[in-house]
Amino acid sequence: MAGGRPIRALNVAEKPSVAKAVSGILSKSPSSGGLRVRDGRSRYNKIFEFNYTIQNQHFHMSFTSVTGHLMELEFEERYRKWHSCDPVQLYQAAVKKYVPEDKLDIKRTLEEEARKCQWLILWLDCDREGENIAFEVVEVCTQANRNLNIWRARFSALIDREIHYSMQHLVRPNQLFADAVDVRQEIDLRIGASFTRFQTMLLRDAFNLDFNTDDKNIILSYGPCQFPTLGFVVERFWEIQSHEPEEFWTINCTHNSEEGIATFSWTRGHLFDYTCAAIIYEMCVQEPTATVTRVRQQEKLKYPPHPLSTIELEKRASRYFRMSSEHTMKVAEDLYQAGFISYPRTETDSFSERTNLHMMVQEQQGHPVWGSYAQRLLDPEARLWRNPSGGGHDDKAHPPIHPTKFSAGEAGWSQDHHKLYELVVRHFLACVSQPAVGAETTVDIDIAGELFSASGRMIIAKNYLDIYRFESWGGSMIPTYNFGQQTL
DNA sequence: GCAAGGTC
Repeated sequence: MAGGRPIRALNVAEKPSVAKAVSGILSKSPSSGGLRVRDGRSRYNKIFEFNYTIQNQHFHMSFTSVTGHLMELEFEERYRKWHSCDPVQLYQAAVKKYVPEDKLDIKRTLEEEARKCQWLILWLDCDREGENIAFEVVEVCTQANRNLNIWRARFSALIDREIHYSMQHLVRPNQLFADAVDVRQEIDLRIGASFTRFQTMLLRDAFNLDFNTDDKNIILSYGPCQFPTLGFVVERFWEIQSHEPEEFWTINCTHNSEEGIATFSWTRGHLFDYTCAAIIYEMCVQEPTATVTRVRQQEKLKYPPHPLSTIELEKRASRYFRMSSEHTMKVAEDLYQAGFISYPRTETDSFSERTNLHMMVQEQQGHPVWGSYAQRLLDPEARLWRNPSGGGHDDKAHPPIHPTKFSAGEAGWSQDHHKLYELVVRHFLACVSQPAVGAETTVDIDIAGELFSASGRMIIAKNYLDIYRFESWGGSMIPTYNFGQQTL
């Protein structure tokens, strides 16, 4: 039995939608007294209220949010003007963190609520930026109430099981992750501001350029993102510029038999010297008997992809659906916030040992299209299951992107929501499947001392390719050949 | 007039 006077706790999420989703999940039980909503100082950041019990202790929960970072880093006033100092001074100039004008209403809400509470529970995203925002929230709240007991909830998916688990297993926030972001911010600011001022002014004078167009000054900005990007653009430009087309020659031969046509390619590839190629070609025509010198048969495996990280999701959505990375992440964010997939921003591409992969597959068994494949995966007789191989990356914050809730499609989904959810599910099912098996035959022949070869492939077992319709394994058949066989 | 990260 739970007892004692309820503790008042202030919960803070990184964005309004997460505050709403988590409150909704935590207030589902009858003992919550229902979910109440009231306004805070900020129009967008509502405050949700409900009762909850953590390890026999009653809580009165208030749940609100910020909208990303609360604070910004800026130079002190006297360094703000471009000509106020030599740009090099910006590496020593004092900087300060402050809450900008448009975030003051959120700050006031936090202060007012913090005064009424004994606990502060931080529900910021579980990545470095989230940890840093957590400490911004801590700073504002402890200014208003020195006695707060401060906790961190760790979660990767907005699903009931995980949210209740994180509430029952609160940890302390990690100062080191937050410090790493402080350093990043300071470096970006100092280098960005100093180099932008320096090179804009230098190049304007050096090339005597008119930097005024449409009443706007052109800025040659410098930062750690656009500068490598400029490098890629220049590198590609140079590559295209330096390409010189060159003629080349190659010899191919085909063999028609009752079983079909086989095309043999020259093992020399191609030659840039016309005379050489012509002489060899003449030799082959003069003495056209082909002798089979080797027939090699081997089993080949084609492995399913690693578990899905953000970059891979973006690359594959682009390749398979022609979706831009930006749009992919927007759609993925929607699916995540509605609880259908796990947190979509992760570098992790291997599942932890503790993950219950079978349960995730079970969820998909009822799907009209891929449900039967999920059933086959779980049937030991089918021997389709394989523990997923990892790609060796782990951001220590989130699992690979995977489905967290079954759906056969929702009313509010666009075509792209359907496509992306399908990609995440099919990719996940592919990861826990056996590789495809093929039989490959390579035939080498000799004509007048020149070597040619042809190969064909037959797929013996499609395995993961049955579910991962985005990939195929081109197989072409070639006729049967035997060692020593000769033909014209 | 400058960066980059969060989010709306």
